[in-house]
Amino acid sequence: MSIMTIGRVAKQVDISADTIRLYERNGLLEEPERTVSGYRHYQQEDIRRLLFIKRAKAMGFTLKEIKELLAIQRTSEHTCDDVREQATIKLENVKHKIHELKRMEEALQTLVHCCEDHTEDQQCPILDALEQQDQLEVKK
Amino acid sequence: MSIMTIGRVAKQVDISADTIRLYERNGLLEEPERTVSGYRHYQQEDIRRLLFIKRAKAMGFTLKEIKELLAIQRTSEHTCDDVREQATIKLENVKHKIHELKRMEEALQTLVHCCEDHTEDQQCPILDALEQQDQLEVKK
DNA sequence: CTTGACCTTAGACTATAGTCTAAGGTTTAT
DNA sequence: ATAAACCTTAGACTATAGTCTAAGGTCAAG
Repeated sequence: MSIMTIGRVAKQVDISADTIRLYERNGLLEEPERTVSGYRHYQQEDIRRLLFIKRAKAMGFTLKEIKELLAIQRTSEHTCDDVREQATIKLENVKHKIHELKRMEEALQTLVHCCEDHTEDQQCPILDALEQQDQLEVKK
Repeated sequence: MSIMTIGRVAKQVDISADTIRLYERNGLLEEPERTVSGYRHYQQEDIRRLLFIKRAKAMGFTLKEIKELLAIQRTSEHTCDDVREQATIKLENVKHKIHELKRMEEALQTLVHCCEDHTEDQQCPILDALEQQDQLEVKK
């Protein structure tokens, strides 16, 4: 046969065949072509999509959000203005996440350092390390 | 009364009372003191913890991971080496997320720009914008 | 002193994102 | 040609993270 069956794709991207079918049902992946016997037959494009989904999930996006991110490229139904608008919204979202993560990064770095030059009863509190930012967050 | 009841805390941090009780059951929040009648009675520390949980969730951490992050500060049971080790592990995790998000940011920025100076049949593909990195990701 | 807004618990219910099973058809290798 | 390793569907099952309901107790205001 030597076509890209679901099992081979699953192995290649390290996502179970069940999950790949789920993504198809949920509209994250287009329905692939089928062989005469009904086997799904994938293209290189599908591999890329699956890797994208995997990474986006690790970044904390829901399947629904990932579907929206992937939809931005389907420009046949969208005007360029739509695409720019959607991309801008998602971009703000991503920038906010980066900002929050950088605060977390700083807090953790503080923890690592505070433990390096520790004094007897220092508490290394992650909450304290983040408190300044919490206040800003609440105000906004 | 004028104590910090669950409802007041819920309103202040915009997390439902049910969810706050859930976090307590799951060990993300310590069991608060109770009034004689059994009402939960919160401290400022709990507010900070809840805001931390909320932000960490938005960053894509699971409750289990957040519990681990919060546990880093409970230094009474951990040596300074434990804390530094845990913080370092989480720090790597956070750095990786930031890295991935920056790639997503670039891809979205590319989409916004590609639409600004669009030519007739340009596809603005988010997958293409990320492909270079995808390749690197696959290799590693 | 009662009405409404709050609190308590336990347990049922929901959505999301899978994962597993059953019953059957296909492909590959020996 | 038959066993192992795939594939198909439908539907059941799981974990996570809530959300809702019921039945009852408490608190503050008029």
